[in-house]
Amino acid sequence: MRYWLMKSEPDEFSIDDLAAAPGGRAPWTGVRNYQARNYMRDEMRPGDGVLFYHSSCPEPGIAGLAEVASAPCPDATQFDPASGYHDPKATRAAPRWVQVDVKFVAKTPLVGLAALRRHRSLAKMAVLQRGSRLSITPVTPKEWAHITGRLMKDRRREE
DNA sequence: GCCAACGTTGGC
DNA sequence: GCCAACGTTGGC
Repeated sequence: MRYWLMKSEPDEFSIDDLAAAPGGRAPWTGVRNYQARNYMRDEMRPGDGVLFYHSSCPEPGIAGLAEVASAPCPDATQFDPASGYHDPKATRAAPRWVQVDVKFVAKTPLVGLAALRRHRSLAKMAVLQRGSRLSITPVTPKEWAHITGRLMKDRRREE
């Protein structure tokens, strides 16, 4: 079992949207970066843990927990000319992009970027590296434990 | 294969 | 809106 951080713009799809989806479950579509795609295609397994990260918003940070809930399959939006994610070079015979289902686990107190950066044990987190823009990044078991354990409990105590 | 131009991401 | 960083494209 592995752990991941997955970014989403909350205006487009937030942790609340995932919670409200049927069965708390939704396809993670729109990934258009090969490295991020390869993580989904080659390394994700159902049951993997997901830190749900809100990006490009007033309070960027981890807003909840989810889990990978399916094997990868072709991202349906690549074939849809009406979709903003349409890829004219993708065909059903030779799809380029994949999606996995993601399932809601919990909404958490927001752990903002500044809070993440304050913790030395998270200094090597992929998402915090200079210039990192990948929408899907691996999280180590230690980072996961630190964030979901102590860090989120600290946040709760503050509130 | 090189690399300049352009596009995108995402925090601030 | 700015800008750093990185990815993609396409001419050569």
